[in-house]
Amino acid sequence: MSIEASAKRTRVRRSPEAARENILAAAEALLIEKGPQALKLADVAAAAGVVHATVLHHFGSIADVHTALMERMIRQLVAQILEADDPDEPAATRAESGARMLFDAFESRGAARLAAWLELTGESRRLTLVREAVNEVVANRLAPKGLDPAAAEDLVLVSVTLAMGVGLFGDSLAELMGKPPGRTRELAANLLRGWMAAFSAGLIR
Amino acid sequence: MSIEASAKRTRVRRSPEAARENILAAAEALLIEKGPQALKLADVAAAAGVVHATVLHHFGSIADVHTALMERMIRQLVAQILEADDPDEPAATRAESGARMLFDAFESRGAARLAAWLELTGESRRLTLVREAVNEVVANRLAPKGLDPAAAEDLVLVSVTLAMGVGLFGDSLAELMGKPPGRTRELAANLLRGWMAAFSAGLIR
DNA sequence: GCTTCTATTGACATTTTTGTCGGTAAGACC
DNA sequence: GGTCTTACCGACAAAAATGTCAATAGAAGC
Repeated sequence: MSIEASAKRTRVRRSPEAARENILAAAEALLIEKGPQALKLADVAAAAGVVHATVLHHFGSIADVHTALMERMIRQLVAQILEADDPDEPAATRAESGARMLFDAFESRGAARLAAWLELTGESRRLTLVREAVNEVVANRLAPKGLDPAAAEDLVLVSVTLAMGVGLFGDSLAELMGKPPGRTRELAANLLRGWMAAFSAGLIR
Repeated sequence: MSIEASAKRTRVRRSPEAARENILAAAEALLIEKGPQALKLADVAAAAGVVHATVLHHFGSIADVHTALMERMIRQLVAQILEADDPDEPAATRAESGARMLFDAFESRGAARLAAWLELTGESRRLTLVREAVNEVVANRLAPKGLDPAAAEDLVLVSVTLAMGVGLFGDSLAELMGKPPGRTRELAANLLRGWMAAFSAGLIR
């Protein structure tokens, strides 16, 4: 019943890359605000200011939007970690800041929820980008500290797994147990510190 | 085109409790085999040998089936942990077996995937059962070992979070990184051990 | 201005999934 | 055997979600 019911929308014609970027940025905002289950074709399109057929034209399917977004977020995270790395900083502080970024990305930025979604829908197998992302962090950030590459990969594997667990279930679990928000993250950080301390002290392995 | 196309099915009339149990057991098998996204009304009903309207009659909605199943699995896990607890066993072994059950439940039994599903769909808030489940484990299993209740709750919180992370992402992440399956779980167990060792040695906290 | 290319659109088709409703039959109780 | 309760069924309704397709309109090149 709107007066403008039959008004045609004025088109914006973007380059393919700009169009994809526009859509992915909108999808990321949607992910952070409402979670991955809100990444429906119609919703993503509306947030990006286009029609859902346009999204399909650029990505082929909604699943491809999901994986493209996940890859984009992985690249952002890796870039952020490498960029923020200050060789002058003491090793302990550098480890702390790396862990903080990891937790932030998976917790507040929604990466853990998107990853869980991909895992549940079986789309995670296509994320071959993960391997090179890990290699990049290991080679540029952990190996220079004199860490054995294999041990560094293990450290990344547990850290990421833990950070995803915290990002996904941390606050809900804490709330269900009557603990303050952020408590799980606190304990998880402590867990990693304790492990590294025990490792250095030769208590394990 | 089937010859028996219009054959009426012979009804089995169960008690309400038996009917619910039948449906939940079928749903659990489905969960383990295909994951939570396969827990659709029609699929659960088919697996249980009833019509989907029957499922709705007993649970009201498909979301209620999900939470009922999650609660059932939580109860099973708690019962299993308390039951298998042997006071004669050395403390270290008891901790190991508790951790093993936790990892098994969340990994192979599908609890982590269901929990993630509930988390993503916003249904996890209704799992008030969690609190009493934790209390039960703390009171009957951890406190008797002379552990401070608050510390015991913290231990449960991190352990469960970590186990969920492993159960959900462990194998996929390991595979994406070219590690053998089970590697993530191995590292996670080591992480917990190291933490406790560091704690005992006074290296942290 | 004219042509070409294709990003974008609107309308339609289809599938999947959840939920409603009136009627039917199994089994308990008398 | 008769009655009553309600677990169960079949058919239908409706919404949500993905995807197809022909037509349109920016923008660049000539």
